[in-house]
Amino acid sequence: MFEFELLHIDKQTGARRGRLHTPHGVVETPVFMPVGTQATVKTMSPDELKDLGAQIILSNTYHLHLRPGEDLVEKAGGLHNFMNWDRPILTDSGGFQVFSLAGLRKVKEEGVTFRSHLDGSKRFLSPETAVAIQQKLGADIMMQFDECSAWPCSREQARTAMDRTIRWLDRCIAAKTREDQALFGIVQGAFYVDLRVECIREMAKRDLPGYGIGGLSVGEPKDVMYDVLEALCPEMPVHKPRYLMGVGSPDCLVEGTRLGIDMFDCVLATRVGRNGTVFTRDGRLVVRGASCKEDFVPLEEGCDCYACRNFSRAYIRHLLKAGEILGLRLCSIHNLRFLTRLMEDAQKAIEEDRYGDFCREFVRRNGKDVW
RNA sequence: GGAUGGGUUCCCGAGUGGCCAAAGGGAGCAGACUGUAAAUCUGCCGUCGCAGACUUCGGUGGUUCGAAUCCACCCCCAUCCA
Repeated sequence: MFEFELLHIDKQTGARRGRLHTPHGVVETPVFMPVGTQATVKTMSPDELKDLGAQIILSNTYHLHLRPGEDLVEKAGGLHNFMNWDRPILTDSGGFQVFSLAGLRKVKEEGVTFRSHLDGSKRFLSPETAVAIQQKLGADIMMQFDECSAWPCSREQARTAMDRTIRWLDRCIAAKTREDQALFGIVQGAFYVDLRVECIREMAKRDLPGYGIGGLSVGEPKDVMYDVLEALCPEMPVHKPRYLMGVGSPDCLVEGTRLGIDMFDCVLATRVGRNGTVFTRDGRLVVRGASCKEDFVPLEEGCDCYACRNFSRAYIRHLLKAGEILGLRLCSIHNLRFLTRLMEDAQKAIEEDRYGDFCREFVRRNGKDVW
């Protein structure tokens, strides 16, 4: 029911081309997964997501637990039915929310107690509850409940979070009862390469269907993240998908793929889009800025997205300035299409053993560290 | 013609003798954003600039050590009455 095929490894770089089989269809990798935290990719309809080539989307345990509640989603026939998305879905466990909603939380071995950001009510999440919620949501892939450490972070803190994440992984495995969902572990260990390696070696013993890499892109310099990936990826099971969590700037996708990552997700494309900035092959473009005022060309020349096929920068800038929702939607569509197309192009380059050239060309046009 | 209320920095709008280059909002400009508490947040926003200096609150002229604030006249605007 759930299977990862490793189709090809790029001879120039070792980048991977794969295919993920799930109950709701196939996902070609490397892949970028749009984020739909609250059972919707903000401003996007499912049809629009399909049109731009989204293969799989993310949703979130913590947010759906608070509102509308997993029982309601279950009554609706699961998340797929509820939001009318018939392609694969991955749900994050809420571990990251425990990290990012750090205000008043208490992490203990049993689980995490913290206050709802919606009404301040006391809440509890644990490996068992996170799995129970995710089983009611019914995504194709669920993530283990993990403890994400910050940047910077002492070795002791990193060690504690990592060890606990492994113990929590075992409790997630034990709590899981549904056979049609895949459970991914999440490698932690902060920026200590040996801890990361130790973590994946331990987790690999569980022979999980896939592995997330958590705790990266939390404020550290990119080179630090790349160093971790460079050391970690060779240690990861070859025939299992590798999911770099929360990373999704164009340059990070290209570099992450080169280092051996198969899956990415990120809010950046949609958030930045809503805030008036778009990705282009030549770097970022602040559409909201004055430079686009009389620019009657598409966001990105040659892009095949709905926004670029139909509207000019000047028009979209006008929509953004006027506070019109369509402006946010068009920028989101473009950015999601940009990343999707970037990965489609990467897949092709890997298949043709020219991914190294692909990376060089990308850097030449974008610059190394534009995002 | 009379009465009353007003004219403030791009706009709206606070400010009634010094703490005022002048609250607040809007607009504008710039920056940020990476498992979404984000259609959000931050900065700039009279001129030149390092301190600081200079110009400004309808106009002109006064009072005062000191005026956007007080006085006189004038010019506009709004409402009401003839």
